[in-house]
Amino acid sequence: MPRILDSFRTNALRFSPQRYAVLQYLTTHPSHPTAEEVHKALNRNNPRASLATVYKALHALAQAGLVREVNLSANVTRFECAGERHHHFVCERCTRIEDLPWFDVAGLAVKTKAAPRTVRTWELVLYGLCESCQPQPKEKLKWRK
Amino acid sequence: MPRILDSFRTNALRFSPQRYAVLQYLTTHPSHPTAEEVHKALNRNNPRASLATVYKALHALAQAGLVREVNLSANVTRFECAGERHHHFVCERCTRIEDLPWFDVAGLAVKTKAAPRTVRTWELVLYGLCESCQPQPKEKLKWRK
DNA sequence: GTCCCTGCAAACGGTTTGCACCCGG
DNA sequence: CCGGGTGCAAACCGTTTGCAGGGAC
Repeated sequence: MPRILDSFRTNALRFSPQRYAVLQYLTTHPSHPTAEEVHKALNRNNPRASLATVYKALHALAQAGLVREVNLSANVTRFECAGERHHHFVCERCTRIEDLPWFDVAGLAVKTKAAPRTVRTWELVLYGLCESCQPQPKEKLKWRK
Repeated sequence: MPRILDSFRTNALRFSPQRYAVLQYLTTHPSHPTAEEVHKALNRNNPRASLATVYKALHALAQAGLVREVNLSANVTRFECAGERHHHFVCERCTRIEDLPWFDVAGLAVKTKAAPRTVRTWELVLYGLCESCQPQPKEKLKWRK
């Protein structure tokens, strides 16, 4: 994936196999994993990386703007690739976190309501049931596509 | 404050001086304090409450629906009285957290964009500069009210 | 030689828990 | 006597840090 290698070059971030592996894992797993999860996943294959190194890599990548921290539930930080801005959807049943397209929330008269404060950015998190956790319509139509 | 006493009665929550003090502190300090802050504040006056008790009280109050946890920054949980729903504004300079009126964000075509998920609720957090952290217009008009 | 990345283990800090004590009913 | 709130201290757990070792340049 030359794309990933490029991001090291263009972001003044030293390359290392561990950092590469962490970034690659995040790009291929858009599931907002925790540092622990990244650590476990990396140690199944190569290269290995200690938990401390995973943390350091994640912070270095975040510093370089390649990775974003996601703090939804207290007590644990999750990570994602810093692609386009988006919102998050949290399924209250399976706890999965999904990305939603970016809405211009603050354009919606919100800025005026927030006055006299100055709004620079915002975060919107929706809570509900994801597609596969929808309550099933009893029986009928079950086989209808 | 009979109002607060009432909430114990109507929420199937046992009264205790410590719980009362915690709840009272939250009602009179809408600054989203941490457990630590509540603890320190209580131990200046009476009744005292150990940190463990403050945590237990906060959780009991949250369970009863009288208090809400606010998780904005990772690594620390803040608490507020569970009054009307509202959004939060975080000042990026003084880190103050302010309440904003509730917007029907998800009514605005957002629900359709989130489909096929079902949206139950949402949280909107705005980031920027609060009123007293606004950049001052250089010199002029400084004394104009 | 210099820079800095890695890995280990210890430290850290917010939060939770186990347990003895105690108070009200 | 019982239920359960309190306080202390220890445990917990995600995260950070100090430090020795080592690889790239």
